[in-house]
Amino acid sequence: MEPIRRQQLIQATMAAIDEVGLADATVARIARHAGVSAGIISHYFGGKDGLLEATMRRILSDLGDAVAARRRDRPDDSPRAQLQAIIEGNFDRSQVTGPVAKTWLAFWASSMHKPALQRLQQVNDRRLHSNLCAQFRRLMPRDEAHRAAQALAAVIDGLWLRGALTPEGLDAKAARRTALATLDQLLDAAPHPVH
Amino acid sequence: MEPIRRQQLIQATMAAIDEVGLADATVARIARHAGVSAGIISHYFGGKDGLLEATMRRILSDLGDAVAARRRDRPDDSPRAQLQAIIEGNFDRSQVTGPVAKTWLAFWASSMHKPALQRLQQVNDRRLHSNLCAQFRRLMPRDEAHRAAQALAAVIDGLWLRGALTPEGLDAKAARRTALATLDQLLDAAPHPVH
DNA sequence: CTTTATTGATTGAACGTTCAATAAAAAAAT
DNA sequence: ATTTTTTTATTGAACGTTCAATCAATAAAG
Repeated sequence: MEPIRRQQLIQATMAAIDEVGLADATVARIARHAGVSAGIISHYFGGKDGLLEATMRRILSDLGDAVAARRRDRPDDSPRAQLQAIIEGNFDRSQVTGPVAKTWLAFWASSMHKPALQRLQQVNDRRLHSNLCAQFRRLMPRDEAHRAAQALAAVIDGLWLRGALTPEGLDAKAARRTALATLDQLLDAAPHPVH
Repeated sequence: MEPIRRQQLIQATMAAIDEVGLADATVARIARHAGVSAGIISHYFGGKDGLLEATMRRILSDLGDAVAARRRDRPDDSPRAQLQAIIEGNFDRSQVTGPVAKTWLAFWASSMHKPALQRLQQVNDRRLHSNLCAQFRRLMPRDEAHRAAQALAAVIDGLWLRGALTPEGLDAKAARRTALATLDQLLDAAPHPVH
């Protein structure tokens, strides 16, 4: 029963946040979305905070899985191919859907003042940056790779942010194209591989 | 008295949001920051929502002023110079400071479900995009200019987002450098001016 | 004296958590 | 196989807390 309820409640949390925002996502509303009683939340997650943390953990975990899968399925091990896989993983279908994107941004804002969420966010942030950096590092000096990784990460997050905010939701195809174009420019700007 | 109190309360709102986040920025706390009673807020802003809207309006207005000032002070009217001015205006000192950046992100997340804030945010968004687009348009075809503007806007917002979240606050100098480098790449990629 | 500015206690609504009661399921005993 | 016992799962009303808004009372200014 436990894994079923946890999954139901995490999904219901995203649905509620998508519907009315984090501020108005009360335990009563979340429970109603899941078709259960409000008391269940404290029973399985120890309280509302526990449920919110579990929900953010799930989103970041799914995002990491999407990136890892794209990289694994790509036989080409070249830096450009791997960077493309990372970008495409970040704009994976399941991640840019309305509820997930909105919940993600809500947590991001919330993590500014909640240490538990801030830790999760920083771990995810560092993982993305080191993934990008490692690939750029194969093509350019350290400082340059660092800057390229920062620029690409900013583009990815910026597109997510704007996508979460537009009423129509993120245009995944256009976002992917923009991010890939930025990648190409970053690579063309430093065409001197480090042997 | 009125303009003084309004200014005090708007500043106090940013201070409170910087301190404990939007969720815990109660009217009592904001009033305490301003050194006045809680009842004053309803008197001058009609309620808490009015104060929050006025605060967001102030942030966006200050941002617009910073950009306009940078463009005005720049004698060079070339596209590149104007785009640089827009970028530098977006990373103006008064805007990237802790309280302002955190409040800005908090409102951005909140605007997903509050129509009043969403309108403000969209107006600001469209202004940035059309400013960028108009300059790129002088150097490349329409579609290409549109895409370049989207990419640069994503970088700017992404840098803001990441800056608001890092505990140390945004490194304005590094952010400006990253955005300007992206601009240079966008311009170099399309070196065929439309006469 | 009149108007404006300000206070702060009060009010009613909304929220998260708790917990005793109940239902369902599983295990044990007959 | 049936009944009894034990454990687990779930409910929803009650409780205490917190908050925004109100408004009569007071102070200051014109």
